[in-house]
Amino acid sequence: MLKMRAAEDLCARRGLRLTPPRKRVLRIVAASAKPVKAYDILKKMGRGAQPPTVYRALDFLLGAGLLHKIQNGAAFVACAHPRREHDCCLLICAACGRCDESCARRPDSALRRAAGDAGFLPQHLIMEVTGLCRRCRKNK
Amino acid sequence: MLKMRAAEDLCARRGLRLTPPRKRVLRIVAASAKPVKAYDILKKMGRGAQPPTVYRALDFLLGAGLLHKIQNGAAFVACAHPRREHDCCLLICAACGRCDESCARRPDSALRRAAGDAGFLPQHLIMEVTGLCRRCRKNK
DNA sequence: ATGTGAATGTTATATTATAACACCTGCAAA
DNA sequence: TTTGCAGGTGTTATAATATAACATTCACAT
Repeated sequence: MLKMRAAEDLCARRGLRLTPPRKRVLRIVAASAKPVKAYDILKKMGRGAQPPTVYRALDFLLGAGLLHKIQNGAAFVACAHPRREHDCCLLICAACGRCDESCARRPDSALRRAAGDAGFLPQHLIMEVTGLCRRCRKNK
Repeated sequence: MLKMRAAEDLCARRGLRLTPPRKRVLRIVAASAKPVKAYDILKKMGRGAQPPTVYRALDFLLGAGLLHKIQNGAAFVACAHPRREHDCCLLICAACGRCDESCARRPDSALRRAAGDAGFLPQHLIMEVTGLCRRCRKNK
């Protein structure tokens, strides 16, 4: 469970501005037992908040490494171990919708843990690496 | 590059029906150098095709293992090596949008290849495992 | 020929995300 | 001081992605 205090410290150390709307969004995500969707956050924001407010805050929090985005269903979970860089494997239960996090320096160990750890029964695996292909590195 | 012939054989062997709309969708995806979005497929379908037609065909083709869905941007690529079961790592270029496929039995080797292989410079890594958590397995 | 289930067509709508522009606020350079 | 500027926010509108619901058709076994 992410502590707001840890998030504040992390932003302060990096010169990132954890502004009021950003903090509100982080609180909402961190307080949820399950991944939260953008429009669920929007509802909980009140005060006639609009989608861009939520999406901007989410972009910031993802960039700061304070959240993870679940691609398979477009929801967000607070990162249990915020760090600048870390590969992360999310274990998403198809039945209850809860989501655990399994981190490791080497991706393969994360995936092996995913398979055997915690009694989790894997059904569908997503691995995507975004980056620059050889051609685009040359053309840079 | 996926051959239509291979897809037809595969469906025949498994008793799956590669019907005309499904075949048209597969053709469109297989013919593209880059991942294709659902509504791009829709445009290329002509004849006043509607979204459900495309999405149903995509669901079928994904289930048959003939396509991959790119979660990060919601697009689709034809699978280069259609098999019943296989973990797959997609290498998506952030610059040109092209997508290569790196398959392996053991996920970790796929990821290691992703990092070093083909001159690809990884920037963002997504790993998601969907399945049943321990609690839900017990409650099954 | 006919019932059945799978697939498709069709209309409408839900869900997720972004574009575009106005305004504000803190802060640094002139 | 004030002037400019960049980052952040508010606001309106709309784009892009996906599904619900129901009618219809088709292949095929009985």
